Amino acid sequence: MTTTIGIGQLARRSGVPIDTVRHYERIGLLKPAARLASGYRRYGEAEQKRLRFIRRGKALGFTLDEIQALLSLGSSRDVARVRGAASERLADVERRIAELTRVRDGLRALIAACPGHGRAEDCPILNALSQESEP
Amino acid sequence: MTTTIGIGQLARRSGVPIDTVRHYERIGLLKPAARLASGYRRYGEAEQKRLRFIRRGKALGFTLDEIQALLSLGSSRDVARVRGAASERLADVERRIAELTRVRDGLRALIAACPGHGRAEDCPILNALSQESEP
DNA sequence: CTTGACTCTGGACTTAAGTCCAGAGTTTAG
DNA sequence: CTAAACTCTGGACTTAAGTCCAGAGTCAAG
Repeated sequence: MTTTIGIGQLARRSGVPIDTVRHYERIGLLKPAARLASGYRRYGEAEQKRLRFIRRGKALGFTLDEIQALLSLGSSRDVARVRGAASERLADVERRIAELTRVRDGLRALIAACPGHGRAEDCPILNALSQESEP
Repeated sequence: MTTTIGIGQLARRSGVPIDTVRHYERIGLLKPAARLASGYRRYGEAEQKRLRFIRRGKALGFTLDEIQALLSLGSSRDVARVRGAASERLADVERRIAELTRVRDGLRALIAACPGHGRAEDCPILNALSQESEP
């Protein structure tokens, strides 16, 4: 049988605060945990993975709803739907990368053009801030 | 003299809801607007630009606090500080792009490997969801 | 057994960023 | 002038994602 751990250890191992683990259970992002006779929650490998998955997703800017959607794919029987959902996610990510790349290029150009000293009127960054072009 | 417009027109032109414009004023992201004798707010070119800047920033995932920081650079006298702040922003953006690029590549690989039909056990997307590697 | 660490619950509180509202006054097109 | 459209204020409400708390019970080391 697999070892199970308490909520404190789960929290430490997965990098998610205890309160947040309970919160995720409350909102249904995690299944109700198994309990000891005392009422203490017990967790196995599966929920550790799930929690780490959630943490990674959040770090990437997905909302909990989006993460839940991703996770629920795992229980889908319909492989085509899974693939479609993954494609939508991909399109999202690509759009965000494109936007950020534009910003990055803009910032790079400004920084490169700014002498880093002298009069404010000569600073291209300040000038750009006061009149940007449309996105 | 420049034409000035009311809050409704400002909202339409800058793509920000009226209530949100007032909200921005309440929280200090916009300066208190000029007023007519009636109390109606009046806006000029400058605040239209500012609002559009804010909208763009939000679209890129910056918080209002970050946007305010960016905007306040415009009133900074210290060109070196402006340059430094812009560099920090750039580093941020680059980090986010790198993260998203990893996700994109992962998703692409999964989608490419998924046949889009057949048994769930053969779907690499579902398999990846149940056991991801660490970020 | 005792002590310190851990866990339980339900609910209140927080932050960010709005969004909505009522009731009153203002502007403008016809 | 009248009606429709616009704007004002202050405050209440919303959503997302936690975060904190009190008071009570439980577990583990010595």
